[in-house]
Amino acid sequence: MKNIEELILNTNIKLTSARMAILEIFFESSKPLSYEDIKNNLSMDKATFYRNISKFEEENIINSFESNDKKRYFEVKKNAHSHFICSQCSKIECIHKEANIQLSGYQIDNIIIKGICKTCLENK
Amino acid sequence: MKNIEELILNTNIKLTSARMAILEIFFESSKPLSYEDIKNNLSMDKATFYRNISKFEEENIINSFESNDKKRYFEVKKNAHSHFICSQCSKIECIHKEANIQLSGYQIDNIIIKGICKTCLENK
DNA sequence: GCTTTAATGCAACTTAGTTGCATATTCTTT
DNA sequence: AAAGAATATGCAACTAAGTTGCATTAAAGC
Repeated sequence: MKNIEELILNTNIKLTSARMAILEIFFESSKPLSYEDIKNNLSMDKATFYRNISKFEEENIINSFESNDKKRYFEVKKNAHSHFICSQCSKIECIHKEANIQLSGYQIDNIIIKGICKTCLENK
Repeated sequence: MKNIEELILNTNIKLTSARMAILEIFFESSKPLSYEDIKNNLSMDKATFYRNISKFEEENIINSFESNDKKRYFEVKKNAHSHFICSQCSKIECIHKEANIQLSGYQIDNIIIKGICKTCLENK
């Protein structure tokens, strides 16, 4: 996957196979993933994973947020969109509707909506 | 503070001094607080605090969300509003502007906007 | 006031994420 | 292409917010 290589080369961090592996997984995923979600697909140590995630965030390649299962979820910054987190089942859904929030002077990277999802509401 | 007592009596949990103490603090605060923030003002054990917070959430008295300092922040559900979390300085700001997000079939309890705050952007 | 039921304190535990350090890999310079 | 500087990696030990089990205490119903 050529774009990933270029993505890293555009920054001042080194191109390593660990970084390629992490970004490939996130590029192919349609939803945010935690370390737990993908650790079996990774051959690196978790320290390497988390250190690289930090680098990616500094370089603005990746977004992260904490869910209510006490884990951090990561996502490649491609098409901007919001996230819904269900407080009951902890499922995370990507919301591709335009969110109309303007804060002048602020940079908005991610909008997280907490509440109760359709499925959980229906099963009450 | 009479409202707090009534708030608890409207539920099916018992009225205890620990619960009163927790709710008083959150009622008087204008911003979300973590356990760390208020532990010095509380005489109860942290287990009691967290167990009561869980009850309050079940009873829909309190909202919570996780910030990027790895802590959970709590707030009494009074006037609904959004929160801005700065990824750089981790400061949490209450946003009282109307957020225009509609998700039919979903219950929305809290909107968290992640990004970089005014102050951090100006000091770059 | 007595009984049932739920709440509390304490201490031990859990677990996602972090850190120090020795080694390995990448990138640059000649 | 080899050497050298700079950064990345793996391992193991650590951190800290939050949780759990259990014996004791306090609240609510009768």
